[in-house]
Amino acid sequence: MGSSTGGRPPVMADVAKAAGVSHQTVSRVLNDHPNVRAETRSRVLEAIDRLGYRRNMVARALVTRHSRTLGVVSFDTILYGPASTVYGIEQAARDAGYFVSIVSLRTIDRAGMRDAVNYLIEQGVDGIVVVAPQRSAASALEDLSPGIPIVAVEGGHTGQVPVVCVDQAEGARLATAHLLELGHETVWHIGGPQDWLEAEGRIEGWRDVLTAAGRKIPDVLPGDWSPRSGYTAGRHLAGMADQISAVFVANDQMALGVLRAFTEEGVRVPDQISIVGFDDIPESEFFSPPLTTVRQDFGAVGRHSIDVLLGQIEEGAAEVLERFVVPPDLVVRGSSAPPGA
Amino acid sequence: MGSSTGGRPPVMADVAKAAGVSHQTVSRVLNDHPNVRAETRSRVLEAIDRLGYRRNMVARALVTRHSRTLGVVSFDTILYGPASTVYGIEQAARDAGYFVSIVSLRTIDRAGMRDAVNYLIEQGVDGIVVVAPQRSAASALEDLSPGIPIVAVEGGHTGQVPVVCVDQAEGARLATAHLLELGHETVWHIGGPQDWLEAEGRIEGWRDVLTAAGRKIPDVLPGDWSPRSGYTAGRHLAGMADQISAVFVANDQMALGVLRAFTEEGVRVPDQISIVGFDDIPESEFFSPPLTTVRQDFGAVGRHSIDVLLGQIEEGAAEVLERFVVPPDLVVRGSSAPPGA
DNA sequence: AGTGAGAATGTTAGCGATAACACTACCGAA
DNA sequence: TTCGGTAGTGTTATCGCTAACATTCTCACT
Repeated sequence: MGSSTGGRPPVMADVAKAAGVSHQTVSRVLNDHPNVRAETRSRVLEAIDRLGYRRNMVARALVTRHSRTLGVVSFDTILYGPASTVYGIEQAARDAGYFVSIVSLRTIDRAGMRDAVNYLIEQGVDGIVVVAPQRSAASALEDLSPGIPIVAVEGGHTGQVPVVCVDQAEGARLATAHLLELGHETVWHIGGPQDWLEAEGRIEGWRDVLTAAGRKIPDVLPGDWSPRSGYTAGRHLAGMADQISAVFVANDQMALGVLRAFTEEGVRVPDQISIVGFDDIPESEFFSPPLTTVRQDFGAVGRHSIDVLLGQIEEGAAEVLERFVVPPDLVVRGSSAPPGA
Repeated sequence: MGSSTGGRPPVMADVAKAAGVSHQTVSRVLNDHPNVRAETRSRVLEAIDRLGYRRNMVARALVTRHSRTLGVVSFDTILYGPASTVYGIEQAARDAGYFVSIVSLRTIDRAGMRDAVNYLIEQGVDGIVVVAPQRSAASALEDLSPGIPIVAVEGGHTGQVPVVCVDQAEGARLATAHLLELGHETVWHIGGPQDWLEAEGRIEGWRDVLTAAGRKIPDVLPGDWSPRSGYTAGRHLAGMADQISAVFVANDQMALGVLRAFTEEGVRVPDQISIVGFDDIPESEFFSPPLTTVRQDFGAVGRHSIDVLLGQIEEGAAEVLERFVVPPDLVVRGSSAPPGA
């Protein structure tokens, strides 16, 4: 390591000298340029190996003006949904030969979003994926003119930025329709936090189906994705269990809280009340009873968002303001059944 | 945007010209150099604002030889533990004025680890945190001479690299001792995957306590962290429920699977069998019954790992081969009780 | 042998910032 | 007045790489 470079990490010029060629030839070998004699190439590779040379991508990025790095702005990366989405993005980016730099916002506000995006641009990323499930985050994107390609995941249709998302309303329709088909008179709903677009979409789909079927539309019970908020809502519903036969809960964690509350209150699921969740977290299959839920394909979301972003970066596609929608799936398990079963 | 710079994003020289100073003075303003007249500073800031100038950190990193970016190598970032750890690292790094670049390994092997570390070094990161909970990952670090500061999280004590981790054995001791104190004759254990150091540590602590108390040590039942593997083990245990009164499960997800299996088989928890988990995932409190478990402070792990890393980077601390251990906490809930309660 | 095309290699000029040093202006002390 | 110190600013070199152009070498073909 560093032999004959005076302790300092070797640079391209050191390799060039060691191999008896010019630094440009070393660069050509590294970049798979065709016009290099096989013998020269192997001599260079041998020198690289011998010196333990590593290319300085910072210098490279300075002159090529791209870094093959994508920025990701995220929020609440411990929740199953965002974590899975970020993971999907990271894998898709890597498959495409890009790496990712991540900024996790602690709070969603215009200033935080602007700082995060600016930071990533200063770092020289080639494009940015914003995982912006809140309305405020999505709108913070609007008055940002980043000057580089950007794509929003799970964000609203702002008209400024292409969006990739799961069809939340469709998932809610599947869940609600499933319960109506089982014979339930109507379906109650425990919603997610106000500001979240996903929560909105799920309310919308649920309401659509009830409206179309001409059923009574109960008030939405408030929740914040946490099991505790589901528990609280569940206690409330248990108190009026005789008027309720089916609940669509906006995510699986809250559904767990509801199950817990029902268990405590002696409300039997699905005999007295059916429950359907959303997300299909790995735990759902092992709830008691196993949870009927709506699965989101986060891997597909990640792949699509990278596709859209690279489309802008590499083809310089002229502002393709698209909206990619990934369909959800209903997974039927033991928590839903015909009423009074 | 880009006014008078010909469509191209403005560089420092453009700002200098606009403000009627040299580019060096602009640099001084940006770096809070003291010897700049207040009037000059505000003129420069005004020009920066007017042109929409953003500093090019790539060029800056080239000459300063540091990027204020840390690399993180991780694995299985959807699991609650790794996700929380990575989140903790990211927040701690940001508080210290650093940003993070993340590589999520799909599989743990020597080559993958080497590539990830090499990539991050090429990108010019100032240091690397490796979240390496497997034995194979930890050992892959050994024959790596990265030439830059590095710290392992949840990794083994390789002797090459400082390590920050939660005291797994202690957590297991707390769990096992808790069950013995309740009066159980002995405690069964469902373990994590073979290769994981955390799984090993938990087995060690569990065995320690049983040995010290002179109790029979049952065979470890195999698991892989997934609820399903817990379910499988749970079915097995349910078949011999009359010989068993307490089970320590290596993580909460598997404990959920065990609960499910017991529910199906009519084994009552905690009346017939007590269960203790590990991790304290947000769901545990709402299992039926709520799960007694061991809480890990992932935020503290993240903060400590950044402290250790920055210690090496900024003080150039001469290879402080330390081992920081974060203590776990026992959280007692409804799944554990005296035998035959 | 002479020629020209193309392959293989070398030389020079940046990329956009900071470091190091040079210079000017101004101050108070000798 | 003259000098030295320092605050404020400018000039030049440099980080390690690639782009663009220049040069040499090979070889087929006239």
